[in-house]
Amino acid sequence: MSTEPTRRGRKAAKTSPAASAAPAPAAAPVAPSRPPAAIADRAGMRQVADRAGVAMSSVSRVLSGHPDVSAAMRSRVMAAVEELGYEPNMLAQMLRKGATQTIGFVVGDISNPLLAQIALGAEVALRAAGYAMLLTNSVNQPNLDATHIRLLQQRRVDGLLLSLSDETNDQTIEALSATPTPSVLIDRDLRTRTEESAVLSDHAAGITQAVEHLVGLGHRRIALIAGSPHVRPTRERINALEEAVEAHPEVHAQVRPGAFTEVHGGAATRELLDGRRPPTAIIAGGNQILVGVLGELAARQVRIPDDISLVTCDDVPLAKFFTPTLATIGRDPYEMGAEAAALLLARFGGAEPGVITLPTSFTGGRSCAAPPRTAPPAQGERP
Amino acid sequence: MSTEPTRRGRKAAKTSPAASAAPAPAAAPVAPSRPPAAIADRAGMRQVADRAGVAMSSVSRVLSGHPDVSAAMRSRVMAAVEELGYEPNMLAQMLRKGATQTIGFVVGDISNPLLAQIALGAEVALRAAGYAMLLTNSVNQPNLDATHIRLLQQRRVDGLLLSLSDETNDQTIEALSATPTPSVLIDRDLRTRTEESAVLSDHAAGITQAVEHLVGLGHRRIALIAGSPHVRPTRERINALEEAVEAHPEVHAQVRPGAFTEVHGGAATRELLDGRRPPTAIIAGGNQILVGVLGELAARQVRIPDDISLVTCDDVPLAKFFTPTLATIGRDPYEMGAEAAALLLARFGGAEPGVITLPTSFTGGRSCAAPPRTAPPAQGERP
DNA sequence: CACTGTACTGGAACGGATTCCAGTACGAGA
DNA sequence: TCTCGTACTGGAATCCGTTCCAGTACAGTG
Repeated sequence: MSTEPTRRGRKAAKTSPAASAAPAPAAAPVAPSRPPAAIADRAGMRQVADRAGVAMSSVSRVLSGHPDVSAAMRSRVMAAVEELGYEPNMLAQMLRKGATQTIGFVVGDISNPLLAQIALGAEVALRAAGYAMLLTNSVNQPNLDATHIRLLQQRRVDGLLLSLSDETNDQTIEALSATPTPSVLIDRDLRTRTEESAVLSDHAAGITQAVEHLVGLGHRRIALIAGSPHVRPTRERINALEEAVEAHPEVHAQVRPGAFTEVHGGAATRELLDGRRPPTAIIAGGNQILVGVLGELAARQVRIPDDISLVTCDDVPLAKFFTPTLATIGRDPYEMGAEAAALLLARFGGAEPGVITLPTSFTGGRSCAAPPRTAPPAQGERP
Repeated sequence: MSTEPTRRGRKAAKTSPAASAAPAPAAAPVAPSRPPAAIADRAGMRQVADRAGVAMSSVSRVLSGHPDVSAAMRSRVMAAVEELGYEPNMLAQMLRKGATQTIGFVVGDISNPLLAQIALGAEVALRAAGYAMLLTNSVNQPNLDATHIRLLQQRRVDGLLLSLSDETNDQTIEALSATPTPSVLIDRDLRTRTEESAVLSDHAAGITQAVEHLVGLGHRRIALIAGSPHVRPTRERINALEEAVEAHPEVHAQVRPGAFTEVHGGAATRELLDGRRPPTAIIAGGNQILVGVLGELAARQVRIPDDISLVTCDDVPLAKFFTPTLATIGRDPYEMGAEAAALLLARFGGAEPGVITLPTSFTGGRSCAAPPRTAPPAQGERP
């Protein structure tokens, strides 16, 4: 807190208060905001038509590239358009055409770098196709998902990109059922529905590779601290871990789903280390969770990888300079966004809902090593 | 690349192909999409009026809470609304009222965590006030700023939040001048204009504190690797550094503006370390730059803080577990977003453009220590 | 009882474009 | 020369609410 927030008004732009004769055409006497529309009296298609001495329908045809237009007509209209600096009112077009060229993105929290990159990939691809993106953050409150779906629906978006906070929420399912627009799920799976397209990550592959790596190093007790059990990535990771250890009967797996938060990461770590069979390797299921895990490990002075090995999910840029370098199960979120956009655009083009699965891959790092000879000291027991 | 991307269609939802008698009311013979509008023939206000046996204007009054409505009228209308599941078409409302309840956010790159948090803060505040947020990424191409301002203008947004890629771009200034809607600059300063509100960070305070700290530790050669010279944060930081060292004639400051990229961070570090008077402390002006700096330092096996001290700007969550802990000039991006939203809402309420400055603060860390007795070896000279 | 005011309601214009339909004009073929 | 087709154009309906204006009915007052 170095500096107090400062509020100060700027001097108004106008220099002369109110005296100078306004060149505005016949301003209404005192009416403050009588005609609510026509903010800056921009020219409409009507004015263009009058100016060119043609019908509005002809102006519309010229502007929309209709074939039945003579060269003479085209040039007259274009001249009038130039002179008046006419720009069509998209609102009117939307109303008439019933399409807004807008899609809604429902996301838990855009400040999550993973989701931000997905949003970027999607926005760039959609904009290239002439669509704009409306963003809503559910701040990980499941009922807000439904609220936002309805809200975007009222705004008549043409499609929806959904990174839901909770796949099992009834309100969400209901809101989705009531939605006539095509939607794409982003790493989510609504088992009860098939109307939605989806972009998925192959979490199983990454987890399997990580487990094999850890087992190869000699680990026999592996824990996964996962996020919310109500979303696909968590389920997939848990399933994958359990399947992977089935192939190694000597390996014991523990799973701690909860939430994608630092708090859960810390709490689960504490629980695991204080437990009867503390793991020799932890897989952290997300950025925030990782922060919590690291915090708890640091507090206990548990060394990585000497005392415990660590793998994390979903890369963050700084991770590569972390000491020791973090073994990571990564994926390409930008591409996920781009693919989600492509899937949506395909639906606009008449395609059926589709599902696409993108790879994940495990990258080793110094944070993984052979487990210590003796289990790490289960210090920090409650008194 | 563990897994190939997989594309597979889902089975269509409908089980019976086309035989079953559609319960749809009097479907047009074969017409694929004749009436473009009325996607799902939802009831309009007209239908509600007919059903209730009243005029549309009365329905409108009831729904908009107009005072001149009898209780009888209200209940009749509400009943009809319920029965038909009527929802007003926001598009028509927007067109008529000339307000879209939508604001546009022009941002360089939403995947930058700083900007993502700003976006989150802004979106939450705006949504609470009934506004939706349209997001565009300029991917740090200055001309796209202008393009997007115009694009959002065409969509008739009520206001603009601007994190411009380049304050000096003529097209951007021009686009802004042609814009009738209120705008808020986010840590940007358009010296030629006073029409915009702005949320600023007090970068000077943070830099000054950092410099004092470094000088106190004994540093005499301090470098700032900054981002694009065309945005306010860079200018402010450079100015602050130069002013801060003026108070200490024995201190030599070097400045390397460039871009907010990892590449620039690395290149500038190389340049500085290979220079005649390599710095004993570096201030990295942003996340990406930091990554480049760290990369170069690691490549040269320059130790932090033994060989060189390091300060970074703009916190990232993982930074606190970085070894050594990073000294940071931080600020609260979420609040910046929230304040930007507040400033915009204030303008909608009739207020004049305003400027608010939020604090930054320096937090020390293990990455800063006394400079080495001898200047760090200027190894790595080009052959 | 007549008059004025109040409380409410209906009708219609409006916002700004799209698109169907009907028409005009002109060239070509019979 | 008449007819038909083609190429183009204008008019009007439409999308769906909002809001101004005029009007009705009834209560209150002189």
